[in-house]
Amino acid sequence: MAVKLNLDKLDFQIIQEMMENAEISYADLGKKLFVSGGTIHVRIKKLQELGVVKGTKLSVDLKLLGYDVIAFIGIFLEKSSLYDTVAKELRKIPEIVRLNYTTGNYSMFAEVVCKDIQQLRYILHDELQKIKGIERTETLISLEESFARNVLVIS
Amino acid sequence: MAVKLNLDKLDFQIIQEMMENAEISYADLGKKLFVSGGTIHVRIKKLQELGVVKGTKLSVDLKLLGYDVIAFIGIFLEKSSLYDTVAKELRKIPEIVRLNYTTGNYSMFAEVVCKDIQQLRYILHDELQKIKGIERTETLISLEESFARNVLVIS
DNA sequence: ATTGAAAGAGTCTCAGT
DNA sequence: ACTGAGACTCTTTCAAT
Repeated sequence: MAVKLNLDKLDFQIIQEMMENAEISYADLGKKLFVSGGTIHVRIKKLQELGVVKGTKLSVDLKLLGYDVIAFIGIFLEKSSLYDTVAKELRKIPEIVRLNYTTGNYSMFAEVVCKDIQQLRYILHDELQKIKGIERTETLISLEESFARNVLVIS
Repeated sequence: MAVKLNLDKLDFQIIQEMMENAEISYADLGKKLFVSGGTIHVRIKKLQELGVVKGTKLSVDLKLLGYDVIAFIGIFLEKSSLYDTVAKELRKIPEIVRLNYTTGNYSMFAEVVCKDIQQLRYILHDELQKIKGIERTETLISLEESFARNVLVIS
């Protein structure tokens, strides 16, 4: 349940703009949104205090860094009560960048970023097989990312 | 295939640090990595020119903004040649934040961020049903995100 | 709540090493 | 290739509205 935050259109505009580009200066963002740089500063400070804004992250080109393979792994557990212990083991594999506990076809759903198919194979056959509680897995290898973008927070 | 970039340990350390926190000053990051702020500056400029660093993005708390539901949608296509036209239609749905063309169980795999289960139902039953070429879909609703983190680029 | 201006902090350039 | 210092830009604070 979202707490009542009382954000207005300007707050959402700032969030939307900076989700895409957090480097823009307050003065420039103010110009774009027709307020002063000081107002942008006040709003961002408020959003940070509210916990809505958590920080900024560098956006990198993973392919250029040699991470050519993105895959998703659907995980079937022997018992769903094993969730926490399996999650703890999966966290130890650095190539697993995200793990969700899900309803539907799988019990858990993981995203993996790795250098090549050989490394993916190693993770699937050697690392995952060792973890007690995993019944079986299904792998989806991403052949292409059609798009990746931020959610639209402006009505 | 990754082009030969000739990045050294310091480059990777800078990337690793700033993937998590891009707000740190060059002086502070320099202290942490035992070089001058000027050196950090030179390296980041180089990484930007190489295209490895693409920019910085605001990190926000989606739950606080009222986006309580994250789901994954596996999509089966009638014919895999319909990929581009279906992708084009899916891009028009702003709640779909990511779309991958995949091998494995599904033809395409989407991630959705929405306000509540009612909105998810609307997307699944009204918006996706209208798109020609989708045979059927399978939905995984995230009950909990165990973790989400950046890939480890340091050897 | 917004603004503009002053103070403080960070970035960027460059000459020296 | 790294450093430190100066010039420049941006952030932050604050008094006025």
